[in-house]
Amino acid sequence: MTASEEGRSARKRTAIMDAATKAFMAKGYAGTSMDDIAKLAAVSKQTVYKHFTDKEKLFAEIVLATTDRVDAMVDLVADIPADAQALDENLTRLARQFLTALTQPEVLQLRRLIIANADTFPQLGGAWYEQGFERVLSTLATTFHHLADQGLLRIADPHLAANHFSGLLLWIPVNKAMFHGSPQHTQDELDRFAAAGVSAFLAAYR
Amino acid sequence: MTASEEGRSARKRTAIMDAATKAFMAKGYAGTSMDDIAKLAAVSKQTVYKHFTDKEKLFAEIVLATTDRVDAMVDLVADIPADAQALDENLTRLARQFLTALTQPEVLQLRRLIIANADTFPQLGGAWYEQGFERVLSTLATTFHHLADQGLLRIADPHLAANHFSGLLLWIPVNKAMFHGSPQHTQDELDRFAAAGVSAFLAAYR
DNA sequence: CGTCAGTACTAGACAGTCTAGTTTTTTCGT
DNA sequence: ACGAAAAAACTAGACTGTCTAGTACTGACG
Repeated sequence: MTASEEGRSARKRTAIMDAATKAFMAKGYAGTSMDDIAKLAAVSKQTVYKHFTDKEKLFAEIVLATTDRVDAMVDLVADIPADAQALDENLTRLARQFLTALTQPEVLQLRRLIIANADTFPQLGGAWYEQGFERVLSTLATTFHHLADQGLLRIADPHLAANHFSGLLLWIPVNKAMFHGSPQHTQDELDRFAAAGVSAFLAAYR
Repeated sequence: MTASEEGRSARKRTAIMDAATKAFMAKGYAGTSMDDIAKLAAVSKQTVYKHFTDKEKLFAEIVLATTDRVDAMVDLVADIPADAQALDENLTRLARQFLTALTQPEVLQLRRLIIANADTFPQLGGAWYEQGFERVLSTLATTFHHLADQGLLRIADPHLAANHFSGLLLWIPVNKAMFHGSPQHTQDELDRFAAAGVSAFLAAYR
């Protein structure tokens, strides 16, 4: 095993994870068979079962693996320049990135996948909410707290303000996307959502 | 067929619809078998297939039937007294009812059911969104428009204001409920969400 | 005689196991 | 360091048991 290459076993494992992620996202938990995954990963079924004891375990693992990708989002909301002049502009930029990220097809598919199976895997939905959703919200709340300290915002409860910020932005576009198969949002529409949401937020919290 | 009693065939039909609704809500589309439905409706499987050509058709029908129940919600938001003194109070009452209605277990189950199958039945999710969701929102927008005309609110785009109102209220509690199996919201929590949401809304739009 | 319950049946899918033979990785004596 | 042998991982596909959509038949009931 060199530095640039993993061992065969590890390679197969990631191939299976990738294939399973793609398959589950596209066809749901029940709609995906272990044979599908094995075929898509170009791996024998036996190998799948060597790495993951059963379908449920495999599913849990691929879902939890996606929480890593939240890091980028956390970084995004971790810091906003304390510039009173450009507050509007800075928040709007954040809002745009927020909206764009959350209306990506893969993100929406993942949301649907988890929600669809929240009954069957309650602990999984809970974990994803805590580690994905709530983590971003807490970071945003801290950021708002700083801005409030510096007198740029008037915020009693930063966590609540973070809730309101995301609610103003996301409720409509995310819902629309959840119920329709595909996103169907132009960048232009998203920008308008961002501008309107930020404007309402600042009216309430500046 | 008397006035108080439907024909036997129609009675069977509604029994099947009720049973299918209950079963699909509880166990999802894939998790519910036609035998389950027949047994729960106390009807033979043949009779199920007499009324509904196949499983997909049955599913589509029970989902679309639930859009009728939105009427109550439409009535709820259709009118708000134009009383400047009590605007806060009236909006808060509306918000409370909104939140309570949308965090009912059956409503959440239905949401999950439709979202889970939005890929498989895209037209169904779309129809439900249009006839359920969007209808309430439009009514609320009209109500806001009236309030704006009477000088109680300062609203440029009533539809956007309705979006913001519901986003402020619902984003967090509905999301939490979607990802966790059960609601887990006390009435007290909901009341606090309602108060905070209305307060932010009025700060932005009064 | 038509409608229905009950039940048996067809045909196919799918999770998970098993076998037999191949390839890769690790171990270890020299 | 080297190469053989042991160990581990892998492939391909058959196989079991179970489940399910949808069909067909039978006998009872009104």
